[in-house]
Amino acid sequence: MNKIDIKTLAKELNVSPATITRAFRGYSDINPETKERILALAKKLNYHPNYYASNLRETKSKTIAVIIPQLRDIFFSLAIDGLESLANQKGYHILIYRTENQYEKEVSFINYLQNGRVDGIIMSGCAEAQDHKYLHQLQKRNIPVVFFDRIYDDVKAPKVSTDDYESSYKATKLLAERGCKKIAHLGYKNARSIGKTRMEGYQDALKDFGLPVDEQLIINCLDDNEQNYACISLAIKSLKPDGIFAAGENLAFISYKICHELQIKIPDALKIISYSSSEVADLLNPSLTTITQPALEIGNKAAMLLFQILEGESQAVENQIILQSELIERESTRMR
Amino acid sequence: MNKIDIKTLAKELNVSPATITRAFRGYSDINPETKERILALAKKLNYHPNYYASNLRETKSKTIAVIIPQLRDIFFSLAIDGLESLANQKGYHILIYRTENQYEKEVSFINYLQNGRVDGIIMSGCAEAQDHKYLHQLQKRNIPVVFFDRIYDDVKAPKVSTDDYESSYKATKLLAERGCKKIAHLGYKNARSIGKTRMEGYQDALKDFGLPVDEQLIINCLDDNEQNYACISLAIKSLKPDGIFAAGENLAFISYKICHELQIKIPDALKIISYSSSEVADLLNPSLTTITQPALEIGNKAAMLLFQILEGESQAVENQIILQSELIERESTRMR
DNA sequence: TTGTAAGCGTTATCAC
DNA sequence: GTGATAACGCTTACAA
Repeated sequence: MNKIDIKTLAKELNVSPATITRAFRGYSDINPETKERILALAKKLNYHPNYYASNLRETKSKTIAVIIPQLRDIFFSLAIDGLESLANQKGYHILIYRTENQYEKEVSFINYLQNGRVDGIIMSGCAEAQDHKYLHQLQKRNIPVVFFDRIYDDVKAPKVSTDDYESSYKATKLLAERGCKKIAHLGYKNARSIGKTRMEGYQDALKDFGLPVDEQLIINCLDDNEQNYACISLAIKSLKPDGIFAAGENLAFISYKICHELQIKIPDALKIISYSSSEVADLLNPSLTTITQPALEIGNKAAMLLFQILEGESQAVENQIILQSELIERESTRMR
Repeated sequence: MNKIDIKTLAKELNVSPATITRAFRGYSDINPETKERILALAKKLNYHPNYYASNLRETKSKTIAVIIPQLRDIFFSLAIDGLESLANQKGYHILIYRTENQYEKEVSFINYLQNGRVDGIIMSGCAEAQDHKYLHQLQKRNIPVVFFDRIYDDVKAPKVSTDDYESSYKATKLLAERGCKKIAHLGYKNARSIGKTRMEGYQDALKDFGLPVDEQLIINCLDDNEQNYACISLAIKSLKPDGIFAAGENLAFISYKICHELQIKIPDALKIISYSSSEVADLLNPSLTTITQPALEIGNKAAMLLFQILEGESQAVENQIILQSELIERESTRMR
């Protein structure tokens, strides 16, 4: 019940606090028997070295922060799963921060983390278009940052991303090859870096296949399912696209629902392809053609890069890892 | 670049460290002008009070640990989203620990957390059948624990769960009412509390509808999709159930896939109902009848209970919140 | 192999 | 309103 600290434990055993430390940290300059005695009593009394006191001395926290827009997005869940498993192996702990795509939250998290609470940060940004000086402050403090997926081009840091331009190009190309003439793009509004790149791949493919780039067909979506439903529904009704390229699986799921309600046949009347990390793509009616990012691996590699820096291989700062996404064609883009 | 601490800042401004503290903690016994000077220079020099030093003094970390089996399970992602939003409001930070349903990991996380690193713990257990004395140790240290969803009945702590028995009963009843005579149950093997309760609701409903309880029809699943695929597939082929009640959406998704491959028509030849938190249930082919748990709210309530304790309303320890799940009937259980 | 003692950077208590 | 000072509980030189 009463808190027991290193000194009382030391007194109890007639050794010095330093020796207790030696036992707990696995140092070699200690008599094995002493060590055993110490650990035995510690276990019995349920003594554990105080985390905050240790860290204050060591100035290493073995903790990293992960900043992401949303957890409920399966892509991010998977990325964190991948990242956590490596972190856990390495003895690191993970703090989670959710920005909900709000720039102010991102800034405030980063500012907070200047207090030395974490050894490093892994993040997926939500504010490409904004000023990033709050991040430069961090770097001055020697707190390394690694980006994944939603990266900031103007910040010098290791980054893990996927071949967004190429995949988007391929996705749009596939729709064109399957006969679509009026291909809509459902993207996310906030000018995030990946939003831009996905858009470019889409537009370039349109041009290469002699299809006009119609601004109307580019639908800016938000994080609100209801609102997205309304605006995608409106777009489908009024513009009658025969192909949809969605930048996120939720947008595809919503499109499915709308088609079902409007009795628009997929893929006959409308073909759909979407970025997706979810295993259910295969189970939808019809099964959904996807571009699937290696989410687990992205998280894993991001953690790897961060640990490289933390372990002193500082050239890693220059690292840019670009992983391949996979285009998996299913029924939603089949020709009849 | 060079680290700046409270003393150097104090020297710079010709005040004492104590006054700096007063400025940063918003204490009233400080001249507003002095405060302004301090905060201004602090901002300029990018000074932030060291987190570990503060905590060592205060013995409050404003941090909670969340221990869950998996992050990629949408139910847990949602629960954490719900929990994080309240935590964030209250100024708390969240450490995530993933057990992957391994008892040893759960024990080791809990033991680790005895070091005073967090003010409290919110967890969903993975080892109902095992010994829980490691948790009692925690409680001696006055680190409160709140359970959600996968609760341990033998541990005295606040708990948030859903009406698992009733929902399972209702689910099984629905299948019986829709004419199923041979209802299989896909459940999770590790005898978790909710696993047991779901099972009981299933068995009691069978009895009440005059259907035999056949052990063979109770399929024990694991966390491995591949293996589950194999054993569910085998069960469907050999036992030919006409109804399936799945304890988790993954198991339902897998069943869909198997039916598709075996050309078994849902719901004509086989009706399916499943626990699910995913929004895609509605988009499957056919749409999936679900029992949907209020995941966000579960997380939110769990956090609420923990904060009540941390804020001194200790009677909260007795709290047991049971939330209602919703049965949403869709096409996968329709009669033809 | 072990002990002593000086910090780590804060904050609380008490003076002034 | 402000400053000196003693903790908080640990780790690490250095000495023995």
